[in-house]
Amino acid sequence: MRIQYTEGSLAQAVIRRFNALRPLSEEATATFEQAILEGLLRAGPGEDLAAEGDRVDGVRLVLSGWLFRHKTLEDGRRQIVNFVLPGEACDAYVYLLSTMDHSITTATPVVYAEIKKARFEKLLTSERTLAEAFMCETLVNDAIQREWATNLGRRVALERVAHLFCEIYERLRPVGLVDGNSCSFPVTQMDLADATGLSVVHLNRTIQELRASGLISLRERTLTINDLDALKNVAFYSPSYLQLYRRD
Amino acid sequence: MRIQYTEGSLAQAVIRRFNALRPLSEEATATFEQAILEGLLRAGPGEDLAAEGDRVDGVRLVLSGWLFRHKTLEDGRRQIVNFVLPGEACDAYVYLLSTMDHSITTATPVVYAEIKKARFEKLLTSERTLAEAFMCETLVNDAIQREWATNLGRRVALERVAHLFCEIYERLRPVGLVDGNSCSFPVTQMDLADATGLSVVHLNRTIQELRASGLISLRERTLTINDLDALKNVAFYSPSYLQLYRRD
DNA sequence: CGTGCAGTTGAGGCTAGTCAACATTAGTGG
DNA sequence: CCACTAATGTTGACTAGCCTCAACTGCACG
Repeated sequence: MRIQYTEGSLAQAVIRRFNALRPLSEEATATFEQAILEGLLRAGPGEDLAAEGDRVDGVRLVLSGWLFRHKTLEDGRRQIVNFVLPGEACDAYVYLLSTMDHSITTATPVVYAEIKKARFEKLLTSERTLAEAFMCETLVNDAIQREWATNLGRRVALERVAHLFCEIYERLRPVGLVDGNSCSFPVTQMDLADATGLSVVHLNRTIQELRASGLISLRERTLTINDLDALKNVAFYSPSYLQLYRRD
Repeated sequence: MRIQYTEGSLAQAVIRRFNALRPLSEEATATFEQAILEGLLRAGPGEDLAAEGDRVDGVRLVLSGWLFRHKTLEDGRRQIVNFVLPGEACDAYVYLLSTMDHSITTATPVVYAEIKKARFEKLLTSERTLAEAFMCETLVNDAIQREWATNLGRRVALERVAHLFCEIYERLRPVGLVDGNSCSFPVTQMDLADATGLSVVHLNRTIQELRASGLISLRERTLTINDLDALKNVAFYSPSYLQLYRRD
């Protein structure tokens, strides 16, 4: 509501998310949106936006669609280390490093915006709060990564899958992508297995257990959480790490 | 050698590490070192430098000693999500967020430097490469976190422990803390278990297996890697994520 | 109407967890 | 310096959670 002029804009998800991280001035929002709309690109499902070892030369922001970050061991075992959801950045600041340490692949058709390094840096220097928002984006990403480590290291299968569902739901909420108690969940069970460190078979059984207990339903790429509090309980979910609300 | 004037300084580890991330000018090094030496603090083993939920108001840099970042579930299960080693930052930029998502506890006596937010920001604006180095520090931290997710999700116990040993060794090397093929390793097996997502009993057996195969020895808080290449092989270790060497 | 991918089911085996006892080392106070 | 205690490391026996293999179903798509 406050930023009505962006309602309906393609850049809505990004603007919303960044405003949740740091309140942006109208002017900052406008310049940012401008930069986004001038760098629009599309990718089909299953495309790599970056592969391990690549050099990156700008920032990509996801406007719609899902991607995942993943790493693969020499013998083929794959771990999805995070999802990249609408409103989030693929690779802020990564051009400072030499190469990508992981790959980023689309799970669905994706609309994204690419801002080249030079322009990105100009944006950041001219709009201080935007720089802070990008920094927060990076820090929150880091916090999510730590929570994933905890999830993979210390939660059992049921808790682990439940936790992932809670997290995704809570990450989609602030960008306006949940509808009541459901959200889109365009990921195969194989992907989910690789995200939770389980085998596909065991993941399948775990999901069935969650379904049987009435906590969720998941069909036709839609996740419905029937009782969010109960799900959070089985997941030992504690939401603070997402930093969804601004400081003060 | 190149930065001889810092040899022997308490700040050596930090200066070395940051120089490996970004080459700093002599002037930048000097101002940075100055800020460090003015903020020196000490902590005994087992002290919390920050706890989940705390607000943070500056940056802490570790000059000597080990710490770990950890999260604890409501029922007491604990995951160490990373170590903080000499030369590394505890919490760069974290003051931008509202609260800590995890705790940081010393494993040994620690000497660290605290730079308050205002001074830190002044440092960054006056020394651009230092700002970039801090950014790299954050990004590398992020990459390490992703590797930990992969480790916890997709490697079996033996590989997982081997991987951790390789990583720590490689992280200590550039700050001058390895001596031939050994390094200090001041962590209990309980901590190691919490870092690798294993039970203490199973971790103990895994270490014995690594010892029996002649790959490592670990006693009196010293890790010796008898055959680094062989250890990396069993660990499926691929080092690029540490970004130890500068771009260009 | 096949072909291939995603999801599901069953059976059996192995990795890692739990519980419990014991050994060893480190730390503490007399 | 020794005696006591607590923390750490080690071992055995048993269990359970998760993995692997393999087959089969349902569905989308050419």
